[in-house]
Amino acid sequence: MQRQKRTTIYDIALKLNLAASSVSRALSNSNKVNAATKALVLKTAAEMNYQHNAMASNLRKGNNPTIGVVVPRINQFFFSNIIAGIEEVTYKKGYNLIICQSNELHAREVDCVNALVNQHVSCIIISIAAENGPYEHLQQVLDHQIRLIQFDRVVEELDTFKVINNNEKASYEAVTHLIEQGYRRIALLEGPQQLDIFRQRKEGYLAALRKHNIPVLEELMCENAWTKELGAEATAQLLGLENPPDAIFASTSDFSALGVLEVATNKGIQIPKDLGICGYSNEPFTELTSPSITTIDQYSISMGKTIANLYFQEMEGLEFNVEPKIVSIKPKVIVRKSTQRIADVNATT
Amino acid sequence: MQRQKRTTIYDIALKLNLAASSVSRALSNSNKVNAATKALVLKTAAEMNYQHNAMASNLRKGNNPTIGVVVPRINQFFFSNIIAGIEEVTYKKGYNLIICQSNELHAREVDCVNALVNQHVSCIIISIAAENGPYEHLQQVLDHQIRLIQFDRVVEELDTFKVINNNEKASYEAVTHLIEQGYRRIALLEGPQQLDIFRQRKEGYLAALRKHNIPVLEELMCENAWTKELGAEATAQLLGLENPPDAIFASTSDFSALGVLEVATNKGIQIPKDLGICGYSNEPFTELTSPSITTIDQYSISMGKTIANLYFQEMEGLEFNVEPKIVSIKPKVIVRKSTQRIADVNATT
DNA sequence: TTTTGTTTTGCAATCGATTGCCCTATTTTT
DNA sequence: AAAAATAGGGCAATCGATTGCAAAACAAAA
Repeated sequence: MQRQKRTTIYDIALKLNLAASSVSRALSNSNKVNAATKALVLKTAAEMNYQHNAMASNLRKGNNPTIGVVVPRINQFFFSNIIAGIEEVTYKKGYNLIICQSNELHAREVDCVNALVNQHVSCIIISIAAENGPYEHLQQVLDHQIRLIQFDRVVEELDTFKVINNNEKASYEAVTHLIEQGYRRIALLEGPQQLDIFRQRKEGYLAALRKHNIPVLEELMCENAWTKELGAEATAQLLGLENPPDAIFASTSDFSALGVLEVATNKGIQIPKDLGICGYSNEPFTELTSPSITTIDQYSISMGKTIANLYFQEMEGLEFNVEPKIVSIKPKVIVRKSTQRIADVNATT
Repeated sequence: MQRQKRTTIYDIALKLNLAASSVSRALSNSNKVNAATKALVLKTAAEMNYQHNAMASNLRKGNNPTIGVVVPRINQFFFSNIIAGIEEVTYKKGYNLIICQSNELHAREVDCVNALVNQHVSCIIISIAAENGPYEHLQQVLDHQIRLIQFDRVVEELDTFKVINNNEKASYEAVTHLIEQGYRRIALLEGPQQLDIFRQRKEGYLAALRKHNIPVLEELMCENAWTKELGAEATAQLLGLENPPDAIFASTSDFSALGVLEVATNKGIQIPKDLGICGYSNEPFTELTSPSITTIDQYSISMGKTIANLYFQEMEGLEFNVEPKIVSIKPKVIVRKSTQRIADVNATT
């Protein structure tokens, strides 16, 4: 197969003895061309295997109907659901989606964002990496007239559209649930505190304890226990305390809750009788463990749709200086066996 | 904030009293500009908040360092892992990644592919939708000088690069394992037979039975049982047979195996004693169920990397007429509790 | 038939970066 | 010192589609 050039509108114009402009108009279904001509152009274009060149078109029109998404990890259930939700909306609007992953690294996040800015995408949707760093790259996005929507993990100081979970409230409700089930020494597994979502979850935890007059104990709060392994380590430590906790709230993730479950099970501890466990995210596996794990659902797919709709409804084609909206979604506590020691007819299994 | 225009190389040229071409060369680090000039341009560009315009550049250069990926579902573990693997490689090469999902619909797949062709991407990586349909759209890709790599679910007749799992072999080994564990009436849950991967898995199943002189029984093969619900239905039916199976190989997915597990457990059937269960894909949850489910790992992340490397090593910049390679990856049977009724020291738990 | 109005089509500039070719200094070689 | 080579930089065309404006063709109105 020879390296033949692609058919352009000029080729079509030449063949039909027309001007390229007319071909362009015919193809874009403008009402400034004769119906017969239009039909002829369309037919010829098909015959000549013509394909519209989006690069040229976007360049000329000065806009690129593409949305860039930057997430820490593409293959994390929460994020891949978010992406799926976004895609569903953008597809209908004829937008493309460019996906990048930061791998939780700040430098890489900066790279990704810059690449997207170079592409002149219309909007960048981002959930920031765990690794700390300045956020000039995000300010740059705005300076370049590109829309920016932050979700889940956001830089609060930056005045942009945001779609977040009400982490504090969800956390508060989860801990309240634990208290209602009679747990009193509730430990907290924390995530990296530079991320606001983890600070908020801690706030909710503290608020719930205070509300119920339960003392806050430093020894029951473990920093940086956000993977399965770290969760397991922290659990081993907690359970070794002179006065161990009777419940563990793995506010970081279900994976860390899984670590808790494994260590506790291995130690022969009865769950939920002697130890309550609550995770965060409603990963699919949480309903399959034994016992199933109480967790918090973040409505990730619908959150993705919300994010995309935010762009199309509030930003696309509109003025740049509108007041950024902040959409807060209230996650839901999914009660399962790992925290149910009081019979409850309303509970989910 | 006003709708100010973006800085271009002409703006920089004007300011520095240079020609645009020199600015371009300076920015692309050409050795045809003086080092001092180069430094000056770089400095000024930064000051003026200049950002390279990829659309213009790609148009002129006639290539777009972007790879398009089309998968049935972004948020399926296997696919999101594939994407993560691909991304890891493309990121290093400075390529962008455009992601689309077909949602298993043929029409939508065609749309996605066309959008990618319009974007003049360098390569399209695709795993086709379950819904049947002609594959002219894929032929088109080739006609437009765009590289095409099919993976996992491929159109065999189409002569392209392919990265596939050796489904037949994996299936054969899984069934052989079941036979070795003493199961004799092994049922098969099949996926849509228009997809070659499911045909191959059936072949492997049949081959293993034949090899061990076990009769192939029509009543033990259930078509189209590839979701959790369909798997559950099929299981209910199978277990209601006068002569029910003593093992079920859910060749379609772990989800369908999960359906099997639930129905069997509810009926009080002992697993693995009275019924062996084997899934396919090694979804994370398979090691968490009770009992844990024997399944087949497809090395999805590394498969993603393999796919991307195939492009960079065998296709990028090279002639278009090289003989397409077919890379076959041998999946691995992960033996877990759901099929272990004979003590085996080597087994994974 | 002339004038006015409406379609339809063509011309040429434009989007922003790249690159082949040419020109002028400057350096190196003989 | 003259000739040759090299470095540094500018001009202008180019990628392919779009679009404002002008021209031509045709239809309708006077």
